[in-house]
Amino acid sequence: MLENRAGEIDPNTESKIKNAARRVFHQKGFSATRTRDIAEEAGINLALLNYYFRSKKKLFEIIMFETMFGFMQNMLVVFNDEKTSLLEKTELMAEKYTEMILKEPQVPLFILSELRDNASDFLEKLPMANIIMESVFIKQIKDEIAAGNIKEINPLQFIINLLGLVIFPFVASPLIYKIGSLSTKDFELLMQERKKMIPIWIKSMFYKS
Amino acid sequence: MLENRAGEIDPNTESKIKNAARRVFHQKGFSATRTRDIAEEAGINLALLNYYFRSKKKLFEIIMFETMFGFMQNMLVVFNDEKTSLLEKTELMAEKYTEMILKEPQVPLFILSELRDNASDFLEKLPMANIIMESVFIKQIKDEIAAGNIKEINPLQFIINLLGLVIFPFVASPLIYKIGSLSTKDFELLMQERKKMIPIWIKSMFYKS
DNA sequence: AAATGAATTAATCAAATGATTAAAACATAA
DNA sequence: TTATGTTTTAATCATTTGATTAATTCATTT
Repeated sequence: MLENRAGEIDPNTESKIKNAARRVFHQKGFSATRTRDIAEEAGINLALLNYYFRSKKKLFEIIMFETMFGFMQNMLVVFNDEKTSLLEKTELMAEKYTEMILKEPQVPLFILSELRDNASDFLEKLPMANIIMESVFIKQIKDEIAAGNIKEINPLQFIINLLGLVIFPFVASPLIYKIGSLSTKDFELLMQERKKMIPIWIKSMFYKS
Repeated sequence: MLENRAGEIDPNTESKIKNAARRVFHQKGFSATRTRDIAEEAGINLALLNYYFRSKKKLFEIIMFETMFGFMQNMLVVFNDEKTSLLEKTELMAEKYTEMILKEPQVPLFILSELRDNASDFLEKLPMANIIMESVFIKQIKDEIAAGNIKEINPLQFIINLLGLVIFPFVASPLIYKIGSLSTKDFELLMQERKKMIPIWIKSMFYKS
């Protein structure tokens, strides 16, 4: 049986194209991706891409939306859990997000670089602003500040630091590989260490000692 | 007198093209940039781009190299100052880098997204690895660990966190604007606050209390 | 087996895009 | 002013690229 580059076992043509498109778009971004790249990666005739998805842009929008949605979902679930404490949430975020990104390390840079152009207003289509700033997570930060357990700070700084500590090394990975002369395994171990350390770092940063 | 889009007062044609190319490449990246975009931005005839710079790729390599060099230079100067302490270096980094990036906020994402492809091995051409890991900065981290002032940690984690705290909000700015419903002024104030806080956060993270 | 609609292919199209050319405009030196 | 080399322009080229078409193959139903 013929396999495409991902070694998929006979998904239907539409799925093959979508999966190939996801891989290529994630790797190279919209502008650097040629529809012929996707067709080759999927092992299908070029015309089938348009047959199933109308256009490169439409296909991209599907991939972009699914990618962003998957990326946000994890965060929102953790942020809105009524049962976990603020520190537990930072632990869950560091844990889950690191694991998720390790499986597809190119996704954060893909999302951020595509958002730069912002042409298609993807952020408008996802209800981001309200949902995050009105989350249990933000409420808990404010409560801890009010209770005197956390230093006075804009909750947005808390979020930026948490996301930054988790996401930044992946976005800057070529730089970090180079600076540290790292192998793939080295890098992964470094991220595993961060998974444990980030909650501790966050605690040190924001909590009164 | 005719002005181009940047309102430059009559620099020579070569400079006009280079400056326009810098703006457009920084904004859209290599692949999404059309040579006609640059020509229009510079207010010159398309053929002049090839006359002065041979090709889009050659022009891009000049811009990429200059941009990366400018970005690294600041860091290396601070990192290798024999006179400043480790904490003073974090203060200088937060201060200088934030100010630098605020002037051209799109540069970090430009560099990181272009490094992703890595086709041209820009990192090989800049002597990164040795120079950073053998800097005074790294030496001071090791010394502080040996002296028992800093918790046991891979110095690379120190660098990742420092760079991440400074750079990440700019790389993720569309997201942060949205999450916080920020105006440009709001965002700038937030970064000003970070400029002050980052050294304190770093100290809290790594120094024994 | 024949008929019908869906899926696939090779060939082709039109627009976009990087680059070149030949002529014109301009500046400078003799 | 004329001659010479440089800069600029409009037009054009060749290739790339997203998309379409018409024909063929395949699968399903009758």
